[in-house]
Amino acid sequence: MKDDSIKIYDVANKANVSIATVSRVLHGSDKVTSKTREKVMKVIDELGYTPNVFAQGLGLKTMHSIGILVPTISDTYMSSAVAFLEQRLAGNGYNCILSNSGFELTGKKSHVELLLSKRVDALILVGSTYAGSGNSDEETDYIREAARQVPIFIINGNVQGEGIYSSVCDDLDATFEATDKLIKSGYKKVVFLTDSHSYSANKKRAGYEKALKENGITLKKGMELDVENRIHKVRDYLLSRKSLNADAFIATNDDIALGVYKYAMERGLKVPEDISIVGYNNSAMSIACEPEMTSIDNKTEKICNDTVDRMISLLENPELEIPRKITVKCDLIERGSTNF
Amino acid sequence: MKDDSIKIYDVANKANVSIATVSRVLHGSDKVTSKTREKVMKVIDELGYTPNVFAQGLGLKTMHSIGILVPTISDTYMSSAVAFLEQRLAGNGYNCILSNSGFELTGKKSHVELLLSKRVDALILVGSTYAGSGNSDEETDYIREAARQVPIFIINGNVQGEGIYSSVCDDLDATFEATDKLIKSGYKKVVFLTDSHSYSANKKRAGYEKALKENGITLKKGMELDVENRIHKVRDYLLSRKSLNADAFIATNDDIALGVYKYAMERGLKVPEDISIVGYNNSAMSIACEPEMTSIDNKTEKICNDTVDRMISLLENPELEIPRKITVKCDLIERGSTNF
DNA sequence: CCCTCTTCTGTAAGCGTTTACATTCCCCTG
DNA sequence: CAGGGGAATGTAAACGCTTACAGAAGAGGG
Repeated sequence: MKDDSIKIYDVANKANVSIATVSRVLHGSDKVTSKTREKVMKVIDELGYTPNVFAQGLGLKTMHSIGILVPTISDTYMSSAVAFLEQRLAGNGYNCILSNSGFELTGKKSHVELLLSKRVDALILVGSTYAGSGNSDEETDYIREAARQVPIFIINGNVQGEGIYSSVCDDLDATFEATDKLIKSGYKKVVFLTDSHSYSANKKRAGYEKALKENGITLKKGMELDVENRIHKVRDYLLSRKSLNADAFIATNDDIALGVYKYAMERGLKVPEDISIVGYNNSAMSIACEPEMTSIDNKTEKICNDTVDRMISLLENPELEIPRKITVKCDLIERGSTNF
Repeated sequence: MKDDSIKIYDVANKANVSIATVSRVLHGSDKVTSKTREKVMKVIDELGYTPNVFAQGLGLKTMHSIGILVPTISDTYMSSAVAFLEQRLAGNGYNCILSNSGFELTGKKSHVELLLSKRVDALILVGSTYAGSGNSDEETDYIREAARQVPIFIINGNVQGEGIYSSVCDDLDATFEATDKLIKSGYKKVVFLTDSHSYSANKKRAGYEKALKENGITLKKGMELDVENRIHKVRDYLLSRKSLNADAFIATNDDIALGVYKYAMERGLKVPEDISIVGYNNSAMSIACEPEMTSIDNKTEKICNDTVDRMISLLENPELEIPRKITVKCDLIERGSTNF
């Protein structure tokens, strides 16, 4: 709004050097006498000079900003991921342009385009990538397309391609272990609940099915249920099912799992005596209920930090080879909702 | 990364017009024949031209971006606010630079500076403003200082000054009503729980005290408690207090209120038979517990939308007078945790 | 003390737009 | 059909920085 109007010229003048020298000082170039450097620094300080990012952007072709795309920030998992990402990025001098794309493909596409038009240095896509789950080539395509412009980092999603990097947690393993543990503890009917067919959700499902198989249980109808991600919707849906004599539930997020609590309450079932419940994400939700919920910690912080670190290395040194994909192991956090 | 290298020149050449004309088309100037406009549009489309925002920024002195500062995005209230803000802003062609400042003043200051250096068009500060609560002139100062550069919009905070606008909900009223209702329903000892001395928190406290006063109750020690905003911390703190024979609690957010549930559970108190609980924010947390929580809906969506709308009017027309402060009424959402 | 080599500093040409101002083009009017 | 006026278009100067390249200043050797 108000123009500070202190430009590099003013600094140069007052310090009796050329603007080139000021610029060099600003960028920590080593071809400046320490004496000149100090002189310039002092003037910069006195004048309160801040370089104009637009002009810098024109010259450097970057503004050191990263686009973060989430389907919805008001989801506890997404918002914590964004928090971790932002923090790490800020620590490295990058700022975040946030975009709430929604779950629709068209929305995502247009938001990606918008971010690219802002000339971000890289894009981070958090969750909800259907691509790679085999049923949306269109999603794969637009991501690949975008990756021709800037490197893309996907968190808990998976798209292969030039310039595309991903960080995932080992959902399959985690779900396998949890399911296996339930079965081995004597549970007869473990039901799997999900609200999406995203890459992560599919891996979780695979882990669940693997556990059934290895324990000689055949998957029957009604053991894998598609629900809506709203506590009460889940409850109502479960209540509506006639013969749901499940004794354990494993859900792809904590909100869904909370729906099971509500269902249990309604049916008069005790947790964990009558039914056990395992949630996912180990979010704040998991300790809101009573008994507190056993949940799978998918290591959001670690994944986010690793992602940012790899990204920074790549940006600072494009020649560098960085791992295309990293996988982090989840933790099963045992609380009162299970009776292992 | 990869340079598209399609610039306005290319468009101009191919369309046989000057770059000025292309620029005019781009900005919807009316001084262009519709024929020329179409011709240019067509070429822009064919070439897939996207203007370089840095160059545009240099010329226009804006990149149409808004800085959003939150103390922590991983709080349900903050993240939902950011979601609403982002959505509304994106709908108006602005993008958001997000900054997680933490609660410390120094952090906030440096983040604000960073955002300003990015030449944002305006700043939105969400919650956690201690300024105006009388105990931090330093905070008032740096906000006023920043407001000399760009307009600042504060959500649920209050700082007066040139270029500073705020949107708040009527916390005092809401807390007054809830407390009053509890007292009138026969509760003898209503305890107020807070984790901060922010502007909002202070208003809530004032509403609580007003209700006590109007009902002829004198505020005694132990009726207003400062707690840490972590479910288990709240529980432990309450458990540690010897003679806390409260029969109702009113908390400044839902997480704190959940701590009361945990405390009740531990003490064997039934909700709402033995104690009533009122939360704040009407967040997802409020329906996670059992019985579900009565909570005060502070109208985040409305406040955010109003804020963005006022901001846009101001930015598009700086002469325009927009209200300095708007106040929105809260709703008391009654659920099972109270026995009014 | 002069010359060479190295290191530091300055000059000026971009970077890709916007936009004030100049110019051209049309369409009327007389 | 000349001339005037207004609308459409073009020209070129910003915008504020980075950086290749040129030039100056020191250091060191003969």
